[in-house]
Amino acid sequence: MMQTPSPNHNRILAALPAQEFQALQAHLEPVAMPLGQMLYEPDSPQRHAYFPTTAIVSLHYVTESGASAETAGVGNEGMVGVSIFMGGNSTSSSAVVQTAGHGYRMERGRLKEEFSRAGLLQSLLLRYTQALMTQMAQTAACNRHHSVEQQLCRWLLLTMDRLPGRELVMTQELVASMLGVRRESVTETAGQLQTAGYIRYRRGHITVLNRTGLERHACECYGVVKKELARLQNDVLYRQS
Amino acid sequence: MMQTPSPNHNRILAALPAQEFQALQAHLEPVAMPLGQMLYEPDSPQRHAYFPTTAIVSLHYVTESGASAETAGVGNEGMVGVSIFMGGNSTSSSAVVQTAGHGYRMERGRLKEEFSRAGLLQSLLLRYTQALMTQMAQTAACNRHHSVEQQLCRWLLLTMDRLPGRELVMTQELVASMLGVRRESVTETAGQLQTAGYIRYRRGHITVLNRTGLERHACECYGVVKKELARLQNDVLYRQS
DNA sequence: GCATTTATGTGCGCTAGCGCACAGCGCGGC
DNA sequence: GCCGCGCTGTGCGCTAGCGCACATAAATGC
Repeated sequence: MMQTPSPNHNRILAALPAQEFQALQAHLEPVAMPLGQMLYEPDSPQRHAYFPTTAIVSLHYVTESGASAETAGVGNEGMVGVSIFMGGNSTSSSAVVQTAGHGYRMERGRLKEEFSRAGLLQSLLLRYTQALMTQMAQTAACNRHHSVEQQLCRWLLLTMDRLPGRELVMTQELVASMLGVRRESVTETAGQLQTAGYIRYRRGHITVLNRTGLERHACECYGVVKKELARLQNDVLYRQS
Repeated sequence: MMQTPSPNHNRILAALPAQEFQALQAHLEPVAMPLGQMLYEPDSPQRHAYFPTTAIVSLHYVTESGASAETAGVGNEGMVGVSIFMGGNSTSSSAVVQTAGHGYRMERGRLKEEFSRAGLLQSLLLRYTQALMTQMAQTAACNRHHSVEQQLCRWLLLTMDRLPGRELVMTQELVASMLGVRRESVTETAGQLQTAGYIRYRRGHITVLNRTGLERHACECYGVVKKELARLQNDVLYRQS
């Protein structure tokens, strides 16, 4: 884990005008986010919001029987803890660091205050929250109708989009728990993707060799989520109407 | 379809203090919401928000291959069109009337204006939006891990909670498209539930005879969503902090 | 360099749910 | 009151993905 990156590696923070950004900076505390760290437990009060810079966080739900499924992922495009300003202060999902890295956190009360100023930050946060909803809705449909192969491709692409390089540090076991499928299903599917030359992997590392190939095998969900994230982020400066 | 019910049959509107409610009323237009009406098409601008009183609306996504799945339902506890104030103005899902009834609608611009007053309405809308997210996240996990029987029970219960009586006017074909499963799977499962004495049905009508029985066969998802809806609605008057 | 831990590979039987085909029957319209 | 459309019932073969049981191999610590 290297040097802490600057706050404006987070795209929400980076989208703020200089002045607003400066004001906020005093309240942003840099944090290391190690693999597996649980930021929120289900139904527990959320005391900080997190703005990842290099880390990736997974929002996921664990069923009573112990099965789990990711409902959305958050990287430097977003923020973890929307329920703080949405008003619930907790969620039934948990938030876990899926890829180690860094981020910044802000105290709950401070965020609510900043949010209530109704400035650009509020706009950005609300829009991002909508993008999060798109991800969840898409995940629901995807879980219903698409094959493990399609979903694995989708998930790899979405995750790679949040990382600088081409390599992902992640065991198949962990990937399986994200997708909510068996580890063996991931092994088998990843094997096929490797044979096809789209990825290469070794114990705990996955490297993407051919994005286009993955895109062809991914379901539409990848495109929908990506497009929606882009739309909601680019629009914000122009169309305040 | 009977007489239009008053706006305060919608629980968001009803939660407003008299004064705020009065002010809003001028901008609420009563509308009939017939079965099958499409309120929003995917990716199209949403010109009105809808506050159902007796109708139920289904938010659902249709895949490229034509398969569909509900991601959340909206009855008189909520509102359709959150993307208006969230800032996106459209979603990748569509909104369709699933149970005929009435509601009120408000023009997009007006809603944005009212939202930006940062009063109780804003609070209520944001909290409701969070409840919607809970529903979507839960649907995602449910689609992954629970059986058609569990899901049908969950869905019946959630739908009944939004209706006055014990009867639901709905074909199995339609139920199937909500759950994103085959019509035949619904026929079979409903048959079992009828044999068990939990429901009775005839062509296009389903009557719940034994809620407790359904609850026993439903997955946890029903309880989670219901509890979260209640929590976010009851809290609002007390804990503004 | 060896032992231990942890990740990955593979095989197999099993089941839920799908896709398709078609039979029957209820209800609304005329 | 009866016709026909559109629900509902049923059967059957098929497949994706599961659960379980091991075998093997790669990193890690000492």
